[in-house]
Amino acid sequence: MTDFKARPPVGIDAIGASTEGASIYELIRDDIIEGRLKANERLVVSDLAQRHGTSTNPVREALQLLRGEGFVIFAPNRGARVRPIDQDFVRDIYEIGVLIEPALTRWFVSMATHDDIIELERIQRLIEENNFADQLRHSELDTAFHTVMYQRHYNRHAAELWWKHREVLRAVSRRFNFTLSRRAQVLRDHRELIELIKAGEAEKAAELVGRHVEGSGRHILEQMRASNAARAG
Amino acid sequence: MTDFKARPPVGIDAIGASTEGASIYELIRDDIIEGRLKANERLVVSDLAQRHGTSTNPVREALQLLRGEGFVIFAPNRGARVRPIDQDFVRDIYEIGVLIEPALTRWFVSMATHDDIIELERIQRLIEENNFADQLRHSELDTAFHTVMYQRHYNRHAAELWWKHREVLRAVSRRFNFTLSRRAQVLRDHRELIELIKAGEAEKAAELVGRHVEGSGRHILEQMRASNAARAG
DNA sequence: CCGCATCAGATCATACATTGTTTGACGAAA
DNA sequence: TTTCGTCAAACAATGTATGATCTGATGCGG
Repeated sequence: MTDFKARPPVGIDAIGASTEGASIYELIRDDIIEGRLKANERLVVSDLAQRHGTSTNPVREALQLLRGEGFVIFAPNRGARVRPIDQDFVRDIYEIGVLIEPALTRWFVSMATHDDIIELERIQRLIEENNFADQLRHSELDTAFHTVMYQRHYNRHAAELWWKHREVLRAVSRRFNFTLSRRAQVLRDHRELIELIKAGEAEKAAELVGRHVEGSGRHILEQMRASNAARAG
Repeated sequence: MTDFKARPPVGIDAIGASTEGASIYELIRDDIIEGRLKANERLVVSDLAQRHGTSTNPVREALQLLRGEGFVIFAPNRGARVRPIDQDFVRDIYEIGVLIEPALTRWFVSMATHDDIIELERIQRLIEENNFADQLRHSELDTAFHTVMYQRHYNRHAAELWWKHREVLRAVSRRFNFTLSRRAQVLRDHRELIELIKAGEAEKAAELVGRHVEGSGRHILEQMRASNAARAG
């Protein structure tokens, strides 16, 4: 069986170099996305260097890279801080997804091959088998599902943007559980989506994906809100 | 009179630090966007350091930042290259604009104040006075026009994305002249847009902006094509 | 065509200089 | 006593310099 790793799918590589094991960049980035580094936390170069057993030089470069990607904020002469991945951030991201993914979908429907359908159905079967038992696995399968649809899109920029956003949302949602209603909705959406793709209904598929992404975003936001309320209360 | 500088408008600052004169980052970035550094050209760290009279460290950091922003591509152990700002790149960018700007506009229409209208009309007057005589000035005014609409949007991420793309398109289009028909269209669009905003017609305004951006993108692409054909022919 | 020496340049490690920020002690004023 | 401004020391960002290592590219002889 294919493994669904959490890495840029073929043809999607925003940076231009990934390869090697765990670069400083990836380590810091994951720490941010996963929440191990807290919002607005100061990123002191020498500390990071020591913690990861490197010199300061690679750390400084990694931070600049993260700055360019928007995960880190710099203040002149005051160094870097973790960009808060808060509700606003998540909302911003998923709203952009609502705008972009339907367009990606529309194109995919017009280009989908028989093999694509087979693949989507295969993944969907795995999703249903797993049935959210292993949430991490669900997340990977779900990502794989959408990747099949977007990875060949001619607009590389849009596809990369989608992937970047996807990674953030995935990491955030990993902290939460799917509600029962959301589970049902996800399965329904996917099944309906496959049918629409088969039927070549590009416009309807696009609309459905828009609603799907919207629902997914709202779901995560609700969870964040609930979690924050619980912490505060 | 206010000056319309080509810098992030209030509240739009993708990076987190701008300030000082011309950082290495800005110099290299402009060289790329303006085409002084050619597509796929190798960016040798030591050369750049020497050319700009710095050590290698700041250069490497600038390159990483540019990598994060997508202007530079890294190959492991082979260093950096200029990401080609070619027709595909421009198309990708403006297509995303077609998706995002209408959404930004829709919100603006629902939030526009009387002062906003005044400001838009003032800028539009300046645009018409200038009437494309000074293209650079037109570009700045046009950017200012749209900035008024987008700068207060709650989705900072989307606004930053717009600004980043805008800068690229501006730089590319600076190489070309507006065709007469495009000039007329731009003026028409702006005038109609102001009317729609006044009337609170969010949906129609959004559609118009979509067409406006689409037209602008196509216009640039046509110019690039023509220019390439001329060079090849 | 293949294998190998050679070379340019990336990447990383140190060490250090300079400069701006932060902090907390100290003392004057209210 | 409390409040506030000043100031120095600690801290850390930023830039410079230099050397070690390793990779990929190039050109040559087999």
